[in-house]
Amino acid sequence: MSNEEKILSSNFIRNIIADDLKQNKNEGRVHTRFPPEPNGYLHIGHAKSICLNFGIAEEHEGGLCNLRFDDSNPEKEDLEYVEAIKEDVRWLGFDWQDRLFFASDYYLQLYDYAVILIRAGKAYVESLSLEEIREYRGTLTQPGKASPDRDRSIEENIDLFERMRSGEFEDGKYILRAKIDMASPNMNLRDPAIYRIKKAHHYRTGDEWCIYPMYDFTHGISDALEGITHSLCTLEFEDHRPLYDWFLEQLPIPCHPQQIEFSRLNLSYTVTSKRKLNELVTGGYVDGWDDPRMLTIAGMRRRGYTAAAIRDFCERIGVTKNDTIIDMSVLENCVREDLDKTTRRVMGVLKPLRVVIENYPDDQSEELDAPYHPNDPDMGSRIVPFSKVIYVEHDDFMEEPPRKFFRLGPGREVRLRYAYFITCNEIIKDEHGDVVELRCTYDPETKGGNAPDGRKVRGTIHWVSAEHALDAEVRVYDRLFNDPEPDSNQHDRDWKEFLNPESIEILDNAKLEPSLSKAKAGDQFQFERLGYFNVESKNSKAGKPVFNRTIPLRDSWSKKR
RNA sequence: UGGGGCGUGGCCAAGCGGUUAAGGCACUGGGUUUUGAUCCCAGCAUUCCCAGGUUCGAAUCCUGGCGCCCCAGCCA
Repeated sequence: MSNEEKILSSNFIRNIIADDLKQNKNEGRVHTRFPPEPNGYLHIGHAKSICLNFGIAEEHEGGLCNLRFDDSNPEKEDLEYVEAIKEDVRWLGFDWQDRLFFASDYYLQLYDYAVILIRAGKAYVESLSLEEIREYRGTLTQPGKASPDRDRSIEENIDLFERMRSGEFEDGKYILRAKIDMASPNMNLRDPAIYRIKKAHHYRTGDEWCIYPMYDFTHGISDALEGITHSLCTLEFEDHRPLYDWFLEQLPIPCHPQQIEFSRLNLSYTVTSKRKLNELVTGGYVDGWDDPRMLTIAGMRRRGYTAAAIRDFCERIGVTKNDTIIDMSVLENCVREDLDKTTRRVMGVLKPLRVVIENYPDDQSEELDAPYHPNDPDMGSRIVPFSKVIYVEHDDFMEEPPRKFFRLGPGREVRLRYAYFITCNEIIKDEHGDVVELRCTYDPETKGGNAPDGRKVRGTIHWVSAEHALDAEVRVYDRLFNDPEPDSNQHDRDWKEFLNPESIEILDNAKLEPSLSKAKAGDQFQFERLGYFNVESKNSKAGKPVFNRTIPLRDSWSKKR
């Protein structure tokens, strides 16, 4: 049989598509699209949409998924975002092949469709001001009233619309509105704007246009032009579906995709909104869109989260219309699960404590062979040098250890991983009373980590030979927010007040085993007993690499205390 | 007393009139272990927002409540 055919959990969208296929709807085609606006970087919520849209296409024979940039607002969009988004989608493992589209490529067609609407008496040029339009629109409980321009003649509408396009009017002077129903209980149907004047430079069409179509008008038509069968979007567009359908019903387009809405992703202890992430970036709260603490795709990549882990996560959380907050531990579990099986184990000491092994010969050192993965011999092994002076983790020593502490303490014996048993004999402190060095003895009979007399030790700790150590900087990250729901409307404080001031800790004096000197940017490792780390792509220098802690190991000890 | 949605364990989620109400995360206990990791095994909803009703039988159908989310951009 073929390799692991993954059993996919059913969800309401998969069920709808399965039914459609059963009825041979759309001639059996399945064609989706991922339609980002290039106004920021993609985040974990977009990953859900990407996995859904591209995933559904992949699940069906002949299924296709387009990448389409929904760029109808020149003031917010930029080529930088287009490039970043393409990279992110590719990195996640998806391929749009030759189907890269831009709504801005449809501007002329969109304009022609607007003219068709006007000629059919279904759209008119509005001269009311923004404020007046708001007034005329009514409220949630009161119907709106007709604008005086609602009955403008078709000829006049055509003339005005052409002049809007030619640049005759200033921004805001006119808009083109669909003529639907000012009394509709659905606000979106109260004659929504479909074109506005914006004398702005567009990152793709330049100054060719000074009027730009609105989302509702653009999106459905773009879907239809591309032959999309299922147009998946988030719940806030549910109220827009009647409008989506209305445009396609009015226009001579022989394709009417089905819009299906699902709930957007919320994760505890973070924010998943492009607007808020943008605010963190521009406000200098983080180090750019790819800050490893950000749940942007670029940030997660830099942090060391893998595409496979993110895809797995998106499958595990499911797709529904429920308003939910996924526990961050689900994502973290996916990351650990993937890294556990793919990553080499090495030793590194984050907060070094010097240990002198008094009975070890002064000028001796030996090379110990240590496997890269205890459960996967195929990963091979590397040489780890051992010598008289080593570093151990400061946290692995306690002067007055509690009863269940298995590590180093006065008079205690522990195993140095893959090396020897050592016993702590003496503690050396500085003038502040801080422990700065340990004097230990080793048992030469325990080489490799086993005592011939059958004696057991409870603790095994990691270490690095001082003279062979590679100096490194390690960046340890924690959650970006202290509150599980920083942007909850239950709070009366601004969401940024919940930023965790300790979300990054820079350890400038880490000591790593020498095999790591060959590590390249992006390489990932497990530092035994600590967690998973990768070589930071931006700040590493030759001879002084920077490592990001992707995620710590699960730690039932710290939980117990 | 506008409209549109949603409500299954701590967090997700399958379930589509007959199942002991899947599964994952979290948590708890036990086993293996030279990472207090991984792995393994076990436990974790007499009940599906509430109340009525239909039915031999309801998380699934009906009625009525309650709670939460979204909508009054010339943003998407």
